[in-house]
Amino acid sequence: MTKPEQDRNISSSFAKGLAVLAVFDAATPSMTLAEIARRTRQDRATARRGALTLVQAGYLRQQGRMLSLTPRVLALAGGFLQANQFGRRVQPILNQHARKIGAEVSLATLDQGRVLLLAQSTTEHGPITYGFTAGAHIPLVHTSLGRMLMACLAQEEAVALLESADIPQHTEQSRRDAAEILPQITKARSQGYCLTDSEFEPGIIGYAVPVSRPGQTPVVVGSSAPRGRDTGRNTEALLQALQICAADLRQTNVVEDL
Amino acid sequence: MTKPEQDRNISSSFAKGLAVLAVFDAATPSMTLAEIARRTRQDRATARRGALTLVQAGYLRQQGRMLSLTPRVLALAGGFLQANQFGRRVQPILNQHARKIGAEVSLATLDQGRVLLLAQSTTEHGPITYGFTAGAHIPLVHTSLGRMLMACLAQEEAVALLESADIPQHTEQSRRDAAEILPQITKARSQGYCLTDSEFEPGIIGYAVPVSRPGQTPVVVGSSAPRGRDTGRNTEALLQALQICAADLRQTNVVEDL
DNA sequence: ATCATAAGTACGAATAACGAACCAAGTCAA
DNA sequence: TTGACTTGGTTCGTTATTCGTACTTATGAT
Repeated sequence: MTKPEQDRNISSSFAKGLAVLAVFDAATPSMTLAEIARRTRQDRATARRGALTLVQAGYLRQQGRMLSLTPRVLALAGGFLQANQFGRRVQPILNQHARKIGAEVSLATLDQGRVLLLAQSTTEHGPITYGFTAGAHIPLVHTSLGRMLMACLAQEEAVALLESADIPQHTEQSRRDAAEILPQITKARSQGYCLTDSEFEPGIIGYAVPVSRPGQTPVVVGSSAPRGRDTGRNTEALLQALQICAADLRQTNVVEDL
Repeated sequence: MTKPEQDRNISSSFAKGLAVLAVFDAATPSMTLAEIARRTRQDRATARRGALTLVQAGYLRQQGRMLSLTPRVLALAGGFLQANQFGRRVQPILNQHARKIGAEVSLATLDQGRVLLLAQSTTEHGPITYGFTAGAHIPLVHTSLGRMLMACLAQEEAVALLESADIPQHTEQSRRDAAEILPQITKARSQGYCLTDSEFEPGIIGYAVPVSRPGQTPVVVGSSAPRGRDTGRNTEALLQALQICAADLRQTNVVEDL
């Protein structure tokens, strides 16, 4: 009577359940029922039904009062990874260049205004930086990957995204003002690469170059390395290597479709 | 009127929606609505609601009449991977041993009666075998990983699983009779490793050893290599290397909890 | 002990999902 | 071409399902 009936094509209970599954991120890998309810802003009873359904479906496990993800969630991602030939085509390229560069190489895209790590080189030696893996979300405004991704958008989209993003302060050097950051994005777009210095981790310089072509959904590849005394020379070489890596990735056509 | 009266704690629409998301696997990375409905055995209208909800939530994308997964599904798995420190602790171990062995190393567990690849070494050189990645399902009865996993179960569970599994014929050498396969599983359990020869890919020998301790949820690590003329000697070395790899993985305690 | 928080149960009301029936637009074979 | 078939989309009455309040039962900390 009162309610403008919402889209009959959308299953609201399903959407709520998905929200339950999505709250399990790296920061909170296991939660209690009440915590889920709070974070999804659902009624406790509703969250409970969603969680129990996920348990029954095998995506969550319940030990005591804690709920946590099961390996089965990997199967959901597996379809995407295999369909896009990540194992066969993307990963080798990332590894190859990571080895040449001597640092980890990451492939990332935008996902609901956050940086989503699509793949990451796995070097046997070399510094293991942060324990990021495919599927991880990383900061948007203070990483070279994030800024380069925003630079892949049209200027007005980038502005909107930047303004809606919150700007934490990871380090002393983290720029806090959007007005300071926006020029960096514009610069990145015009010069075709992005550098950040110590804004996410002190002493670490981030490098990123675009992979996607203009108009496509943004995909970038990047790396990071501690600032050394011959940083100037290295920067050139590193960016060039990343550009080649990006070109190789473009050739695989796996980034064509998002 | 009648008695639907199923568990009030389970949200059936949510479960149906999850089923829609789960049908997207490596074999069928993009499907039409009708196809989804057929494979999930849901009414077309029901499947449509589920799919559209997934589109709105950003997990599916619709191009023309085809629906396919978006990278966002990676975010679901990302929580699991980060929580268990796969990037930091598991992957380096797999890579290190893969390099030593000279072949890919895979970590796998059981998921609803199928073999689920948890992680896989990414070698820069060396043979890139099948394009398997984390989250992929691989055959159960004709791979060393699968048989070793079944060997990790109690005998009666293994028997039940084997009997419920279908037995395709990948190669000429694929054993087709459960009565033939069961002894192989028993043998694997008693000797602590499993070998398969050309039952999945002709000329390829599969090796697997357990990682999980008895009673835990089964986790195994394995590798594969083409049969050469010095296979006999290599088998020894390879199994030993895998055992060490398994021991290293046990020490990380990441497989404790599945 | 008390207080606070979490989890489980129950149930009537409200509604959201179901699926049949139908239409329009492709698609393919004859 | 025609005609049979498939697919996607829409509508709509029925009813099963979900919602959320309220109550009760753990668990745990002070």
